Amino acid sequence: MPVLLSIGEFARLTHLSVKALRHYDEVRLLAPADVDPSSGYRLYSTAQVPTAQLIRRFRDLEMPLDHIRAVLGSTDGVERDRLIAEHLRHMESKLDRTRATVASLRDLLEGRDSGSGLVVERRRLPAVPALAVSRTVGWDDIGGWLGDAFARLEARLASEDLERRGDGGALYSDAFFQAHEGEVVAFVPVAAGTAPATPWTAGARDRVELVVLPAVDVAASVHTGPFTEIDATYGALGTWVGERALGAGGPIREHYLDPAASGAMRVEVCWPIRDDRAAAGEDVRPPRYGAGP
Amino acid sequence: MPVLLSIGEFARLTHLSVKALRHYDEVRLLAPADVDPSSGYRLYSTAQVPTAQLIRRFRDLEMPLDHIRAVLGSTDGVERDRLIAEHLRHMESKLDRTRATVASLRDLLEGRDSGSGLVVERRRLPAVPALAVSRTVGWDDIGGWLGDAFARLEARLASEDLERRGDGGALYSDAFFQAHEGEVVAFVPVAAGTAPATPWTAGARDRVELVVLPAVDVAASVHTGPFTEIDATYGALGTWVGERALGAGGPIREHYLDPAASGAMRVEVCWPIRDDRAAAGEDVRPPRYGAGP
DNA sequence: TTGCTCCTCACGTCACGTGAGGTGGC
DNA sequence: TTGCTCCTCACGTCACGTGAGGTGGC
Repeated sequence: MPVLLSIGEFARLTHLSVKALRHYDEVRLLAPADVDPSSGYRLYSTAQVPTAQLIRRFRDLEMPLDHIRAVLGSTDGVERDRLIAEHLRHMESKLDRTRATVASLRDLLEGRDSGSGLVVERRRLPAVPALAVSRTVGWDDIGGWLGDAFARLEARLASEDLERRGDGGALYSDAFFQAHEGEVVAFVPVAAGTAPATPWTAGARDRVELVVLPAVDVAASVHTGPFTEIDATYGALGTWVGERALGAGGPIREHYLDPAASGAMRVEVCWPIRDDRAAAGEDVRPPRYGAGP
Repeated sequence: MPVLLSIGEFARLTHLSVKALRHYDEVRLLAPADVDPSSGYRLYSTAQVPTAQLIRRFRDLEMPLDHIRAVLGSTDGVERDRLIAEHLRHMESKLDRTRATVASLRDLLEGRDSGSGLVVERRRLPAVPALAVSRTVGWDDIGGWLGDAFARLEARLASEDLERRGDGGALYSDAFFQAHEGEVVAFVPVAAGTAPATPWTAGARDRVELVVLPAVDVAASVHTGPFTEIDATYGALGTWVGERALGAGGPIREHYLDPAASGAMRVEVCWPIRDDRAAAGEDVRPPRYGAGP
């Protein structure tokens, strides 16, 4: 037979602090079973203990209160399990990333320098016809979005019987780095002639399209190793470009080199630089990305 | 040769957002190498890239900005490595706890109920002479503090040649559960006669002392399994006590049963309850803890 | 009567993010 | 001249924690 407990007693049973319990009441996550009308005292039922403990577990896993409310409120058991499983996957991938960061820090501390062997290649990327998807993406969502995007691109390649010409890649707008949210374009090069003559224009969001990526001069360097350490290559390559005063505007381009060729994921980072004609005084604007008509 | 970059460029090189960089400037964690006096533009040196990337790695590991500032500012290399190693240990133990929580949630979801086999024993704990240490402890520090405390108690047992009488344990004040910070007493029972006749009094903080823990009636239940899941036992035991209207004031007591006896860590949770005399109408106050003179 | 538990504001914390409104150089 | 990048407030967010000041029942 359930019985009513004071907030302090309920805190002892559930290991939730009194302050947290009041907060959960305020945001309508866990309201007390009853409130004394004269004193305003919150009264919790022993029947609420399991719910409170579930909340505590979820909070231990840093699940946001909104998400917990959704889980607790979902009458559909299937939907509920899906939400929880999704969060567990999220936590597990976070564990992996943390482990990788710890390892890379250990390397750093023990003097294993990964950036010293930097090889920079300067070259002109020609205009390339490609199948592409574009979208405003948040920093933390980039991994998931790229996975989705390439799956969609592959599906379209197959369904339209298009011929692939080289490794896939992505374009990252300045805003993506500067505000940690911005336009990203995932692309797969295709055979010439299959794409229209019109160059890339922004506007069509999140739709697979045939486009032509503009030609651009770049300084390029290949990153090998975990994705979380790609900032080392960015730092080294950006420093290389900066110290030679070669910087130009426009998105940074990454090429995802076929893992089959080397056994491990390798990423070629392409940093836009001025071209020779610009150095000769010609008026050559850097390629603009996402400017629209 | 280092060169100066705008904040936006520096953001691209370091993968820190512009907002974060301005924040780090404001809190004096990473000031730009120079500031244009007329425009106020921040100018960062390429020589600052490694520091910025180190900050990013530490933030990925959720190291607080104050802690990072201490690490970067410590001229003493040994001290610096110690601070970093400490944080890595911290992260690794957090990883372990998260893994355990994920596992326990999976169990919960798959219907493995750990609380159903609850056995509650009602009994009177006699007054017990003990060697004890007491302190105000925060919720997240409890594991570390208990480890320290028992090490100190063991050392004193050895140095004073005292005879141990049973498993160690701890007393947890109401405040510890309700505000997640409060008085905790770690103790090891010793042979009668070695302790003074005076009962426990608060006041002496963080010092090993001989005391007498007062007698108390309790409902007790043994928790087996990871420490992070002990809330299940608290919930079940507290519900048991609540539904029988047996609740009494005073600290909760845990006994850490000798692992040698069963192979795994087991914790006996003792919940104070009214004794029989109270039920018979006698005026018996619940034992008070930390009341002082 | 004193202590204790509980109550409600109101504000603080941490590490930024979100606009608003404005300036300077190409 | 237009756009772009940068600037400074001021306020918002998330999940509580920290007091201040006060009430009700034993």
